[in-house]
Amino acid sequence: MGFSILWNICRFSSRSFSSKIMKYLNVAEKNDAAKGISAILSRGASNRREGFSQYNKIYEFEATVIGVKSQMVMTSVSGHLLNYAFHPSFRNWTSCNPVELFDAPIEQVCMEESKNIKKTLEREIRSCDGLIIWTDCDREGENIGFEIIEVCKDVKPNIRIFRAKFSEITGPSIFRALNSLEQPNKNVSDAVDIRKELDLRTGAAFTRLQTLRLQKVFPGKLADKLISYGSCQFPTLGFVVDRYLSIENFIPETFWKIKMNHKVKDLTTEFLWGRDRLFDKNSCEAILDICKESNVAKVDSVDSKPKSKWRPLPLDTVEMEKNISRKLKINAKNAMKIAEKLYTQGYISYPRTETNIYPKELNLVNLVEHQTNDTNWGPFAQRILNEGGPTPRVGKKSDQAHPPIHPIKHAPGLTGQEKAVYEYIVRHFLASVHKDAQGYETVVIVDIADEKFTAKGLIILEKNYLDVYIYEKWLGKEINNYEVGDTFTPSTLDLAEGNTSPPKLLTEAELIALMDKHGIGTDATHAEHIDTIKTREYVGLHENTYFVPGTLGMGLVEGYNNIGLQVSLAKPVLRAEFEKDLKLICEGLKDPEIVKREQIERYKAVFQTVMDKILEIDNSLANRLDDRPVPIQNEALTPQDSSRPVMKCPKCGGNMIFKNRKNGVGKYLSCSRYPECKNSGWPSTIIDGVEVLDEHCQNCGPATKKVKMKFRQNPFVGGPNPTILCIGGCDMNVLETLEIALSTVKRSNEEVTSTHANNYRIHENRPSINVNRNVQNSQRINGNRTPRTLPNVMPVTNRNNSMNNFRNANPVNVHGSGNSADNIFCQCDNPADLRTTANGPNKGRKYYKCANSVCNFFLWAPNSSSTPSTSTSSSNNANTTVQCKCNQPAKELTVMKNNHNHGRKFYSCSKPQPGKCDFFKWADEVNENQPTDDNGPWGGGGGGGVSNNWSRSREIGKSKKNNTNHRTKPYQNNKPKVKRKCGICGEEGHTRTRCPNS
DNA sequence: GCAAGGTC
Repeated sequence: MGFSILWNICRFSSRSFSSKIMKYLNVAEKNDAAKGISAILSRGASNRREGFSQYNKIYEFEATVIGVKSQMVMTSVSGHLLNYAFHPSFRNWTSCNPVELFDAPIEQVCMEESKNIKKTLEREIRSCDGLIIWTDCDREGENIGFEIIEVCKDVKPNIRIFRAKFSEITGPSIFRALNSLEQPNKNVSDAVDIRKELDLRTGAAFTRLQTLRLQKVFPGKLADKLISYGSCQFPTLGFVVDRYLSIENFIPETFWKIKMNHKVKDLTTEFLWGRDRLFDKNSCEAILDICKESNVAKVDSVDSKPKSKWRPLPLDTVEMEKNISRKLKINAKNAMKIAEKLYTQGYISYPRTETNIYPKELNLVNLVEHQTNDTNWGPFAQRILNEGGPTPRVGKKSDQAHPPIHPIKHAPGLTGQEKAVYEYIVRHFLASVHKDAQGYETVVIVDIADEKFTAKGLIILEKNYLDVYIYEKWLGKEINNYEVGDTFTPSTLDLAEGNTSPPKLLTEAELIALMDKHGIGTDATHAEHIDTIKTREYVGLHENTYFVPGTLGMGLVEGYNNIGLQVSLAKPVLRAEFEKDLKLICEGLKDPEIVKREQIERYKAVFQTVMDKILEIDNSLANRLDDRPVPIQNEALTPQDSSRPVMKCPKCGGNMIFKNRKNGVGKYLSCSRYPECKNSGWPSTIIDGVEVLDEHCQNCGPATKKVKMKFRQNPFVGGPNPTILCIGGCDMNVLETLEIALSTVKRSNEEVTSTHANNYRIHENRPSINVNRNVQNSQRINGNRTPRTLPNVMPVTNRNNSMNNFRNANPVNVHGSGNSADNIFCQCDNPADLRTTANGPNKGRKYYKCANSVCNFFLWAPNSSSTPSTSTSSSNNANTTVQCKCNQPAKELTVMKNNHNHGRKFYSCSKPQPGKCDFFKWADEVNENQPTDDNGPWGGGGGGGVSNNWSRSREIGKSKKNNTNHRTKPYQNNKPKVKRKCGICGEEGHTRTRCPNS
């Protein structure tokens, strides 16, 4: 060929797998495996230096791909690269109503442990023209393949993609795959995507609901419990509960049978009655009487034939877990952990397999030979070879990827449980490739008065595999010699009474078998699900062997059962039906989107039913936990009511919702699209609860809902608590009291008021005036704004009384001349530059900007024509008219406390203590309450658009920060307002949050 | 803090 194509073969699952493929390819193409391996180690070391996992190696070699001799690069992944996660704004447990998780946006994120693998793929694919996926040929493997494709296509969108399909990891299989490359199967991958999404949504929604609610309903017993739900763990719990209930509800019945023995010398042959047993004593007695009357048994038949006890099938994961649990008393979770370790040490093959057929290419002789030196089973291994073995038994299952579990090499140095597990795997392997045990069975049937009785004898002829497989017994049974036609008198012919007995509690082996049968979990995850329900204390172990439901598990399952769902969450049915749909997607017979929608709706409907009847779960748990449930109002239980959208986000169009503060105390208003949109409002008062009502605000429109708020200390003194109000901006008093900036809740061009004054700092005698949380947030939100999108704002500054002016929004002349910036400071706290717009619709217009272009500060300079020319000091000219409650001239004072009112002037009784009255009034409000004409307090009434609406709104709302932007639509609020009083000093004009006396 | 799946 005239050119070579650089391919990238990716094998994904395990190190040994890629080494193996590498080995086969290398041997075939170069016939020089040793050299290839050496090169691999060299690259591996290099990767380690770069911080990559040693398993994330790069292999380079030549191979022929679609008829072209190509340079190949090979690397591996390790399971899924990506994982679904909720959008960050839904990750906090109290960020939303759990039911929203069925529709909440989700995204794919690269797991931390996979980041280096992803980097390797991104790096290597750059030099490649094609990509061959070598992941396991099962559903998950196909999905992992698409994750790799996604990562690689992000770097190289036009990369050619192929899929290697193989039935086992052997040389011929690998070459067959390489010579018949296919395309990855999107249907199969889609099915897994839906499985992943549904598991995430249902798991998170139900887990949050259960945990958040039950912790509160049973604070004494469940306060610190994580009460999880999962589509696998709950059916697993269901199996345990079902068995327990069948025992609990079991009613024993008495039965009777006829017992017949025949003793010759010292040997007693036991005969079993053909009818086994009867539940009617009289009938049984009647038959016995007839038999006794005859009292002679005649031999009807004697059948003797060889009988085998089959050697075990090649070992798959489920069998291994069951047997190790049963025979070695090591639980499945530990067994898997140990097997994993043995695998990574190279002692055994991959322990997660569904295959019970040895691949033809697997060199069984070699594997047996490895064991011949062992002191315990070495002789047996040799015997296999001597007797023409190995002769493997053949099962019916194959996962198309991994062989049955088998030992790779002899491991004499192991101890403890590792030794026991390894020994089991070796003995199972040797047994599976030897011979069935051979015996000789004799079945004798005798007749007494037309009643048949049977005896069975067994002689063990060859134990064969049983010699090594010490976990099974096959006992012979000796009986007397009988010939057809013989007669004898029974030694015993009696009535025996017995009772039916309940089933036993489930063992782990039985539980795994049930999970396997019903398709709950995979071979790799059965043990984990069992472990989960133990960790959650849903179940416990009786005598370290039998699973018994705990009170929590029992109460939960009974609660769900009592809700009357069509299909209980604790049954495997929902999952099984989902599986059916997934199969149809894989086969291309169902649209994945339709299945997803249907399944999500199905689970969502179940969720809503559970919510409606949640008291059933409370009651069941109360009964099982023997605890009194704390009555919980549905509204107060979960954050669903506070997490409903209050209004549309004015910045991005998302939803504004209330969230809990991180410290757990109080709430704040946030855009649901955080972190993309950082719009937020931080009420200064502690809000213990918010319920977003269905009722919308008549003033703000249908998208803005009224809210019922419960305050820790009601800032609306004298008002109800909880209280219903609108925070959509129609009532400035509400926003002001809660310290929510208007711009947080309303688009700036909708209202006359704006908080953009908060976007900059005004320098005065002190370094800067207060910048509260709103200011900071506002700065962040508007950080990237461009001049074009910013509304007009009017800077306010007054060196002599800047606080009052700022609070009063009294505009002060800031001309577009060189020294104007003296009083305008950017977010870096440096004097801002005054500049002129060069282009666009605002050409010629002046604005302020960070002089050093460090921060994003931006502010239009006021037009001289529209800017009032003089400053009005609000307080100084009014003080002489203010009288206190003693009818004395009040004294003007300045807030010295270092809070947001620092520097603000107010009036107080001029008398010294004691004798001083409790009169209090802000100086600026005295001024404000003076009769004003339509020109407002600005006096100019020129082109600035300062209207009486604005002044009135300030009179009502006392806006102290939202002081500008009066060129936009005026704030309208003609509703009569009640004057609020301070909760501390009782005076009007300020709230407790700003009380100078606090 | 949540699932189940992959995996070293």
